[in-house]
Amino acid sequence: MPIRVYSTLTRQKEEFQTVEPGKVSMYLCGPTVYKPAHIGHMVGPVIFDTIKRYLAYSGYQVTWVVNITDVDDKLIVKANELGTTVEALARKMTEDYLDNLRTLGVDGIDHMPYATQYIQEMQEIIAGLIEKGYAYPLNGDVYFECTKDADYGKLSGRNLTEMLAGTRAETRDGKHNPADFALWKGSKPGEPAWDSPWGPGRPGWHIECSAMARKLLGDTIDIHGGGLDLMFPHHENELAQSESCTGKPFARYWLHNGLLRKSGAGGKIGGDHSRHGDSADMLAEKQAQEEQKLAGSKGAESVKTAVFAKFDPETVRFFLMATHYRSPVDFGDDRLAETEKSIDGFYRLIESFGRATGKDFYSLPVPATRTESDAAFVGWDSVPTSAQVGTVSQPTVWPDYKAELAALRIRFLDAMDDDFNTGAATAALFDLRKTLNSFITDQKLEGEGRSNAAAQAALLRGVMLFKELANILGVFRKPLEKKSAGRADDEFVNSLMQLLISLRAEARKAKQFEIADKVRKGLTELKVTLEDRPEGTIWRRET
RNA sequence: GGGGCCGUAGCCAAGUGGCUAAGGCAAUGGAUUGCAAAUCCAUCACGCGUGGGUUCAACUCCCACCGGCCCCUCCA
Repeated sequence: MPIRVYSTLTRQKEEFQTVEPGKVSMYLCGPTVYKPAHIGHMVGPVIFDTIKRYLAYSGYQVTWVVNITDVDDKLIVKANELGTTVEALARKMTEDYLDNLRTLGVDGIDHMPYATQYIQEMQEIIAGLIEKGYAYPLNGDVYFECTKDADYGKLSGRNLTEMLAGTRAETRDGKHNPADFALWKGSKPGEPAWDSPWGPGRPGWHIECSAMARKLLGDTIDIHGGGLDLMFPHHENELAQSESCTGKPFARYWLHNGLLRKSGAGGKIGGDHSRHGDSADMLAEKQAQEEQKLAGSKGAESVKTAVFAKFDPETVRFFLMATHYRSPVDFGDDRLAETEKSIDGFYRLIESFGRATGKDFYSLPVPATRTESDAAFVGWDSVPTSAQVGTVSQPTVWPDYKAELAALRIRFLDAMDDDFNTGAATAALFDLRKTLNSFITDQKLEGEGRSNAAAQAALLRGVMLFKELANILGVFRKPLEKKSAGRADDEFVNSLMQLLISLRAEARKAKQFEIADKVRKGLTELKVTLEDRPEGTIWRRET
């Protein structure tokens, strides 16, 4: 099954074909680093990290670029306010951003270019656009002339003449028409500035992406991504600049992720809420919100304090994977808490697997590509591969179990092939969990079945498949910190627990259930759960 | 006003022009357990916002309406 992706440009799913066979170039618009990252900033990177993982798994060599905007009006304002330099502020906020990405397991970014390091390349594009008649200098600024670009508006579905008809042509600033946007902005005294043929200044918002994408990935990139809010004007303008400059398609596929909304609060995270057609009231309100935002008391909290302080990053990532990337998503503590509950069983499975085989799930190897994975399946007692499902005769030992594994694997991969449908893919993961649990139970792998080496091997293979698929989504890569069976940060606590458990075991042996239950109830109040298993009692802390 | 999206069980959420409308949370019954926990099995939308239309057939396509959301403003 070929990979299909939904492109904003055509508003439909298309078969994925890259410029260069076997290679994928991917560009994601990164943050303007003027304040600590909030959870909304993490969505794009997590999604595109997963996309990269899947493309790499599918055999592509992927190059992924995420830019850092380190020069911008907001940055200048904020730096002034804090009495620091734009450079220092940008560096600090970039570190915060990267730190959060690491926490969420986003590790596939190949290049993180800073806008200020590509001034030269931006100026080359601007000069080229002026030369070709797509742009004009004006009082130290340079503007892109939208009307010169025949298909301007094609990405966001806008019609330029209608747009212009809708606005009163207030070209008070001398722009040829209101839709024209700045490629280069002349600087005022005290602002960061670079020399240019049009006088000292700094780049406009959109030009950096055109320049960096071109420099690092070429004239035509395969995938261009970003939040839905960037579709217009940012991506529309990027596209217009780049294609006018090179005469080639800028990106083959435009992928836009849905925005996060604050659960129950209405409105997206980190946004303003003013409407169009501002009345005086609304302007006042808008201004008030701006002030609150600057004071740091309004808008989204940083991801660290708002999210990671309460929830494990693994939970956050799974939550993001459980819905479709193009849909808007309500985000809040209640939702995360539910995700926590729903993935609990996976950690039980992982622990159960450890008891059954004595192996550590987290250090199991995973195949790097689908081809390798196919080979692994062929090598293991003839579980059918994707091409063989339904046609190959099943082995005599646990045919149902093995057939289920193979079918679930295909279900997962088919879902990913279909525009990276991680929501449907996670459903396959849940079913896989059930299959594995059943196998452990049926084969009594935590009890007498432990001596059954063949069954153990079969379980191992199934769990490896689980790990392989989870790894594509970037989930279950490490244990939940607050909630692991039979472990505590403190050796002292461990010893106490063992003491309690052995005392209780004696009571149970003597049928003194009142005492035994008293111990368990007391522990429950301390958020500790005991599980009496045939092989012994285990304990777990609840969050 | 212009551009676009969404409305699937108590909640979250995939999906499809025609087979039993994924999965999770919650709930109920059962197996198991000294009792629990965990796990497994079963049940849980005759219907996919409302009303029309197209079609042999629509929840899936079209239209209208209701409700919610996003963008049009250097927000990921």
